[in-house]
Amino acid sequence: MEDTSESNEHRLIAERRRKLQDLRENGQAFPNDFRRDSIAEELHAIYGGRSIESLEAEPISVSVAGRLMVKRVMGKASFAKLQDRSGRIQLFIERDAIVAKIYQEFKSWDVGDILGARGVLFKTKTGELSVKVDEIRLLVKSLRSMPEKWHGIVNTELKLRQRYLDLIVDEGTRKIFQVRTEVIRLIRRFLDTLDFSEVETPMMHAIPGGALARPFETHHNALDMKLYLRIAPELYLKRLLVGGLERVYEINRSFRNEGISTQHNPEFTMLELYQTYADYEDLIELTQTLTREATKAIHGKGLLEYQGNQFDLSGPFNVMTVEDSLIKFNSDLDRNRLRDRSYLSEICEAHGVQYRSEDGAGKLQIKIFEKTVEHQLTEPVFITQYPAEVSPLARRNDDDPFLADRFEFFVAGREIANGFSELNDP
RNA sequence: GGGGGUAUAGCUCAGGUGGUAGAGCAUCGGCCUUUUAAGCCGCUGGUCCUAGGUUCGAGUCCUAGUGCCCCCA
Repeated sequence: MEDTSESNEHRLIAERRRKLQDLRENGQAFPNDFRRDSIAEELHAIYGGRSIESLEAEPISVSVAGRLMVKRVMGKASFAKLQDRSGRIQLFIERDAIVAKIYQEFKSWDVGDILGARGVLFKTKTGELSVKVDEIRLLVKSLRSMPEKWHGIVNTELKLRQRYLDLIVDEGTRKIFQVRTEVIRLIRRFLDTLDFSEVETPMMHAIPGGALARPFETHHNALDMKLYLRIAPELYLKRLLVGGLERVYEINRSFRNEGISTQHNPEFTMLELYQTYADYEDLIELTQTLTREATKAIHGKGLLEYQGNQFDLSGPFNVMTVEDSLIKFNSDLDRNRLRDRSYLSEICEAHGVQYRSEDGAGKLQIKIFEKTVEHQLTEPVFITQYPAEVSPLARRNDDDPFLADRFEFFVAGREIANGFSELNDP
């Protein structure tokens, strides 16, 4: 992928290396003494509303820095746009307002380079807040050309493998990172108020447990011992409850050595939390509150837009049992035979669902649920009362031993959360 | 695992019926003092994914392989 050998190096990169060589010969090619005092979004927020006249009457000097994303040279004057972590700010560079030699050099700089500039705020005739530059410097030379400005990165694989590039050119991707940060911050704050302790538990396990998945293997040399990357933090978190912490959570990676796709990463982050003197209904309440508060804090309202659809996450959300949901989305099913294994196996056949001879009624129920119900659960909903057969660590329902006291939370046809009352009888 | 699609300039893409490869962006040279995918003129730039095959002749047709995308189990 990386092709840096001199003979094969493309002429575009060679051209930029030549420019870099010039920089080296004429002084410091990678200065680190430039300091800025403003970022783009701040400037737009504070001064975006000012009139052309008021900016003229009271000149505001600023220094900004960022990656050069747009460059339009028009003879004796040019426009450029710098992108920093907050957004973009336009520069207006007049040849006769800066050192003539610098203007010549500016014309050779490339989109992708990182610049620093000082000047005075003004507005263009179209009303765009810009910096009229009186000093500008090249801080970092970019050697590779940026992705096409109009289309960005189209190839999904490149997009995901070269995140740093996608972050440069796709504002949506940048936004996702920012929202992720904010969500995690909010989760921590929320759980803090409930007096949970955030902990970190071992990631290398002698026996991988807490879930059903194939683990990654590794080896500890000093102990000469095979270890596994954890597939879930569950077992260690529970031990902390035994130790008396009572309320703990962990936000961290787990590793599963299975299929890989844009939806399934072999290493993924999840939140697990454990609370004593509570059951799955308390967890439903907690999940609901957390979802509502996080959505409100980030979007300023309970509504969330995702893939073109609006979701109301202000709650309270519907609660439905697995069996009720099966009936709701399969009007032809006979409620009285939902635990009849031979009946369920016929339904599986009818829907082309594969099953094994050792699968019991509970397992078949869930297979039918996954095939016919799950993708239709677009509105937020808690599905409860899972068959005990598919809920190995969950406590059985006191009144109905076929069921476990467990729930899963669905939005947009996808499972968002899974929780249950723990087995507490060893 | 099964089915479908796709692979052409650095990037994004065109290339009826087979006849020596094109555009936009970027690069390079020139012009341009309010641009918004800036504009105008000019020049560069290609192992048409790989390997076979059919043909006088293959980017195009056939076979196999590989990468990627989508759908299904």
